[in-house]
Amino acid sequence: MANNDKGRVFGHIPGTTVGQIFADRVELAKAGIHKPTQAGISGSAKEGSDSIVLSGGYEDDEDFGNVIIYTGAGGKEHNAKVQTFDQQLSTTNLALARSHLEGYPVRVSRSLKHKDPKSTEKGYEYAGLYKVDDYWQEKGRSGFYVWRYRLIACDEQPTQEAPDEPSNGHTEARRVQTTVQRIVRDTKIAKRVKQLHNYQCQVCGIALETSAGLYAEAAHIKPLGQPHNGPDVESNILCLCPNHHVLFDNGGFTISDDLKLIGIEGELKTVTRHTVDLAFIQYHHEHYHMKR
DNA sequence: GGGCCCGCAGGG
DNA sequence: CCCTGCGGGCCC
Repeated sequence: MANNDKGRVFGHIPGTTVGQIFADRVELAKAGIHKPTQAGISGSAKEGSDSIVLSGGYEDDEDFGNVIIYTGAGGKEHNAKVQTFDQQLSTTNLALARSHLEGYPVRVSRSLKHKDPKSTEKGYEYAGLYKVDDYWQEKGRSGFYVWRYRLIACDEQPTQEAPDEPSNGHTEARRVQTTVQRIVRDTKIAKRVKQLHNYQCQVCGIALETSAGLYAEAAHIKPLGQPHNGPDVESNILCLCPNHHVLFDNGGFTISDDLKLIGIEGELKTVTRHTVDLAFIQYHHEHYHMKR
């Protein structure tokens, strides 16, 4: 699946399977599932988080199997058990927030002891991919603020507590199967275009500032997929805010050969390192703007 | 079982 | 480069 410049891999690791058991954190790291040998969250503020581990080290965790309420890192003295100060939305906590914003799937592994407190076995089980459905801060049991993340399983996988929902046949299974692809909003190429524009909309110049960082959307000019079959290349992508993305995809405006906007005021904002292909612009103009 | 300290590998 | 972190082993 998608990976980025530094080689951080999002999604399943080839050669590993959901349910696979690893002897310890070093084995998890060697397999490429979770690289840090101690930290519970793998990731960086800019790239997002690709993996977490549940070890039972944080009292505010809640594990329902397919749904996990995970606690951010920090707020403790070195290797302490209890929170003694507020957690910050930085480093790995910010990475998980970024994964929510970008829709990245996060690998989840559980210590066997965490999966079943009665278990005397050691080791970690790879539980598959989850999406970061939401994140927020609240006071934990200690009385200090913690960051919390609701993770929802992408893969069909056995639950620990909740019984399976009544089956309604193959439609549900198909939905689950397609979830992983659907939640990832960006290809590597799309992300690069957004970075070139500093996440500023090429129409209005606004970059949305969220607590997880800047947000913009990559809009394909000649759409991907049948029957258009536009390519996923930089010259076929615009960096837009969500409002102008919707307008562009639905005929609210289009672009002329000299990059003037048609349908709304202004002209397309450009940067030197990113040029659009006029052929794609003409395709959009021809097929998506009301003729009169 | 709890405390302590030794770790490594990643991230800032 | 220094610092941190949902380990882990060892000692009592």
